[in-house]
Amino acid sequence: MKIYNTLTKRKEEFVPLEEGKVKMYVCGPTVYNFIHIGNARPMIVFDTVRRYFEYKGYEVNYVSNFTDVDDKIIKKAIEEGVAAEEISSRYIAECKKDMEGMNIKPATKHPLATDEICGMVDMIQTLIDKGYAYEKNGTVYYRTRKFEGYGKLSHKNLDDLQGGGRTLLVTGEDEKEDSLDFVLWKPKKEGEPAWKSPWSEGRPGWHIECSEMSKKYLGEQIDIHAGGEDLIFPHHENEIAQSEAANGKEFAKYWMHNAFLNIDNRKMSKSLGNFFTVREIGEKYDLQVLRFFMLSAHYRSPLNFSAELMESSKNGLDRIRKAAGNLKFLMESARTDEMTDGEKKKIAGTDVFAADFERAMDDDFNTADAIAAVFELVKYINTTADGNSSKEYLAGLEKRLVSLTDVLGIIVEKEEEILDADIEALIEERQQARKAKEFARADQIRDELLKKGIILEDTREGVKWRRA
RNA sequence: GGCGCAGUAGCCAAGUGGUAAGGCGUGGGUCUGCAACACCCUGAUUCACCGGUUCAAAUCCGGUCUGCGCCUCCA
Repeated sequence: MKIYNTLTKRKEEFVPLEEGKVKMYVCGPTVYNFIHIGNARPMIVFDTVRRYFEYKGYEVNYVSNFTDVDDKIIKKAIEEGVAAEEISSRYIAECKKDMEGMNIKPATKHPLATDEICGMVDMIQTLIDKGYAYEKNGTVYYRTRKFEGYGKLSHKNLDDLQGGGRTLLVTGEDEKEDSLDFVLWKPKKEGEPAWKSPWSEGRPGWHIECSEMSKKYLGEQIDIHAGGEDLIFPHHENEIAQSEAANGKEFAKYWMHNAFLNIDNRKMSKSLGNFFTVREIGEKYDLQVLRFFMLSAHYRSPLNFSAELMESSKNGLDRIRKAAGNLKFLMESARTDEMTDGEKKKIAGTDVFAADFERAMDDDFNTADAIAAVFELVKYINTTADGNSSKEYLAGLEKRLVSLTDVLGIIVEKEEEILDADIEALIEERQQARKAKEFARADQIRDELLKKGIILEDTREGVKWRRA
């Protein structure tokens, strides 16, 4: 299995630190509002990465944090006149609902930054003790130039960073030893949530949170650290500086970064007015469509979002679901004797699609290509399954399809649904009308049901229905 | 200014040295009472442009144009 590693800028064969196990950390959202569809991309992408590792038999320890102390949370809390904690816990709950809608598995552990302050304080102390950090007036800074590897992830050199010519001097900036130094601990301002520390009552800097949570739940060395590409610098660069200086060993072996989701080829932002929350999209579409859409391109390519593309994704996803629905429908009346020799051969013929799927996923999680393999399987299903197929054969096809779509987190099997008795009666009445060649009445019933969101399809094996 | 990414059919999107996957859409056909589903056919002599390397280039090299991102909180 090959993974593109931001650290080395090339695809590398994945070798786990521990046989059969994957330790992975994904930077989670800051919870000050509903998550937006840009937040959703890494969630979906790395959930799919996790699912593929599991499909391959790895045991995955997947940790993803919620940043629940931050300027934006505090600002929102002041606006609403409530405690910061109320804001963060509200949006964590909402985020989890959205994740469920997108079929994102809960992480093995979702740590909250505010639960881990003690560990962060310890880590900061270690950095001070080792000479990598210093305190000035209650603020603790990281001595960036002291860490030799600084810039190795973002491939920047320190002098370029310094020569940027922008106005760096915000409040307190002049007390830094060097303009590149970043904050590990800052004293509280009036009314802000704060924790005790040897330096001041205050709160941790953003970067130290992930270093600590990763260490606590996964250990000093992990296999994969992931997040959006915007986190490469400075967030992940700083995490490396902190963790490696404090722990004395390489932090993460593989660094994975997803590209951005754009709207009309522009970065999504509130000021441009092209900002969508997952919740808003969920009102218009099944969030499975959003998931399918996100996986239709490679995770390292920018992806453009538009209503038209969602429509296209919806139709594509429906094609897969209809194939699965058709198998279910055929199974209801299929003969129960064993597979014929021909069917056994045909089932074996689906191996190639699984192989193609795996080849695509093995190549740095090429979900676009993997989806192509799923479509090939769908065509195979549509051309080989019919009213003469044995139940065993149909079940075999279904199993194969589900095993692949599960990796993508796409749910193709609809729940067993029982129609209202009066709808059942209408369908039956329509059948009688058709038999009697009263087609006007039959079509009238079909239109009526369509208005209720039920689409009827007449097949040789009987009437099939599905929800629009 | 520094660093980096991208440009493949109407739209989306794989493919990164061996002669252009897949999906959506369009048009035609088969099936059907009709419709829907499904299936078959329909699509780039060509991969932004110009040069170069090679038996062979969408793929490698150089240049040009265009779009975008990071360098500052940001998925």
